[in-house]
Amino acid sequence: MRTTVRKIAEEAGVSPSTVSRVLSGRGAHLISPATRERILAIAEQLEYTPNTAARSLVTGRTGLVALWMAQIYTRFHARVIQLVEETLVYHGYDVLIRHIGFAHTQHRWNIGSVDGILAYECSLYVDSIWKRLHRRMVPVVSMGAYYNKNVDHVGVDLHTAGVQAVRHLSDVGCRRIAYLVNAESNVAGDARRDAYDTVAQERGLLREYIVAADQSRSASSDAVQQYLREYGTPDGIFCHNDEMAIGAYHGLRQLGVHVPDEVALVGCDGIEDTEYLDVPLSTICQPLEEMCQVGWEMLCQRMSNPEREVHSVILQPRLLVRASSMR
Amino acid sequence: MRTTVRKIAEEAGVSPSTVSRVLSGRGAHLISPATRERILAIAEQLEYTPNTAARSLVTGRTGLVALWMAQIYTRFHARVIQLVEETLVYHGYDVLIRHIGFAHTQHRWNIGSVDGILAYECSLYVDSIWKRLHRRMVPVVSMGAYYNKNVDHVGVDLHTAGVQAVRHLSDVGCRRIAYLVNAESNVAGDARRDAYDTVAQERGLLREYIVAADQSRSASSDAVQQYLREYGTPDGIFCHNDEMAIGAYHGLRQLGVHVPDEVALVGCDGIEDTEYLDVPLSTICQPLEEMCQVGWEMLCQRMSNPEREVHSVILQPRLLVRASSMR
DNA sequence: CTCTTCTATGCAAACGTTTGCAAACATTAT
DNA sequence: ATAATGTTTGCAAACGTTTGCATAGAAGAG
Repeated sequence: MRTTVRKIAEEAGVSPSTVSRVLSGRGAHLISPATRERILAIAEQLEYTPNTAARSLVTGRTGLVALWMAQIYTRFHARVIQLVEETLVYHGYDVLIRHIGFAHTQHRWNIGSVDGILAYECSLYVDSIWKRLHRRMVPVVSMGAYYNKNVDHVGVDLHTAGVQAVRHLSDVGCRRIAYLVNAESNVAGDARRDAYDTVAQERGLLREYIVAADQSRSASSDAVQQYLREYGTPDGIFCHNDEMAIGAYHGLRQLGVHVPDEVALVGCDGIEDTEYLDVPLSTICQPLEEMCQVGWEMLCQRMSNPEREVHSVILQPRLLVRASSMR
Repeated sequence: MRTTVRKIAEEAGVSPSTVSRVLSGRGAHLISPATRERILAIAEQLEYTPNTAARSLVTGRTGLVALWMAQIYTRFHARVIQLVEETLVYHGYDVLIRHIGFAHTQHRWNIGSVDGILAYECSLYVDSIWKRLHRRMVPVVSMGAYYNKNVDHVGVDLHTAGVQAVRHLSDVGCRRIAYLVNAESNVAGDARRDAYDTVAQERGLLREYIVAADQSRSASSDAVQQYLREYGTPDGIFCHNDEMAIGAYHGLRQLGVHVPDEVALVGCDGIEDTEYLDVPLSTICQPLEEMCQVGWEMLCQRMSNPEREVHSVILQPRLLVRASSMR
């Protein structure tokens, strides 16, 4: 039987109210120092821990924030989780993690009893999702891609960065630049594909898509190898993300194709792994810390003021040129 | 204002009890089909979601399981999180994630209101920790390393696997085998170090430790390079984990040392990355899926029977020999 | 010495759900 | 028709906390 407020009250010879005021912190200043100390001492000794269910029931808040993630797979995702966890725990919240997958796995999208949701790279553009969130008045901030003008959002301008990246490939002399993408996420409006298309048109290049089955390294490696055998060798590849870039690099090596002399490579995300290949990969670095920080602040705002108008913040990533695209 | 049981009861012309029995599922069989259907329809229409705080208050259970992790850093950790999440959600639980760090960051070790804890690679051997858990009667299963005979545990026999790995290095002709480890986790009883020591003695090899500042690739790379310059080149390195092995590989490349001809390399964990280096790394594959599965089952047992005697399950990993240790 | 003001504490209701027990009703057996 | 049995529902208490309002006592003002 766990220690309760009532128990402590009896022990200290005061009422539960007084104990609650001290222990919840909300009315501690109203209580005389002597009583407060006594209560704190007893609580400590009896190893009191508040019953959060009871507390939530009356306050209406749970102290829980959900972190929704479309995928939990790469080192990049681990970093997102770690950063979010750090931020939220620092501010007194617990983090409930949910791997919700993509738009077709909607059975996973049920909202629990949380004070707010940080949705990282989730398909909130799907009407049935955000409308339900909206009806329930659940504070939610969408992070990363998949912008929806009805939901608070902090993202990264991957279009601009993508344009820079593809132009960069062109600038170092590439004339056949392919875009490596996975079959699944080839949704309309993907910023990186748009960037690729834009520059391809701007520089009068033919568009070549290398489509991998999924975002894994092996699928990317396979796709690249098959593509080269079938269509010959492009001289540059812009990759949807770093995982796929590493896969591409691997595939090229398998074929004995030199990076960057024969094929220049640029990835996206800025994960640490790209630095530890024999030929370090150029990439677009995402400002993750900043994104978490801003995401949290927006969620706070929304939680304290549900009627607030919808905001959107777009951060600037930066192109990091390494050996894989230097000539 | 969210829909409550009372509201539905009024709407359906029945008592809250009846609604509760239908909606909680616990007494649905007692209710007449007609009433049940009517209640379900109304609940659906009014988008009822139970108030978990109220429910927890009376049932005493929260539907929450905490996942404690010492680190959230690598792709390996992402995989652990993903597997645990999948298992728990499948069984109707939500996952609360907590990055608790190592033994010295005890301020993070406060137990929330959860039904149980899965502690992955956490220093539960520290008395103050597990004793508190024990007093609070919180069901907890320790996963991975750091075995404590007072706590349920599912682990991997890294000693046996480590012995196999180091013997393997010896078998392919290595006479100077070093152990690459990080300074922090050099705790007494580390299975891999013990394995290394065992085989070193068995085969009459000198023990050589390469100590990196931490588990990062860069620290490992640096440590290896400095060690080689100072003490010459061993012909085999057994690495604490794959991250460090990748760092070591990188460091050797920097020095122009060939893997595996000059130095053979074996890591530990079985992360996907090891497959995608120019020289794929030998490693010890951990049976993660199985560990999650077993961990969950043990936690279930403990949750339903707190008095149960302490169990420990040790799974067998397997040594995967790749190019980095083939001669 | 009385009246006011302030400080410290207690009372009791409320939060939304579950559940043991009792009661109402329907059904069947005698 | 009555009793016995089985099915379906309602009543009311309980879970542990918080908080608006009231009150008792202390301190200060007149």
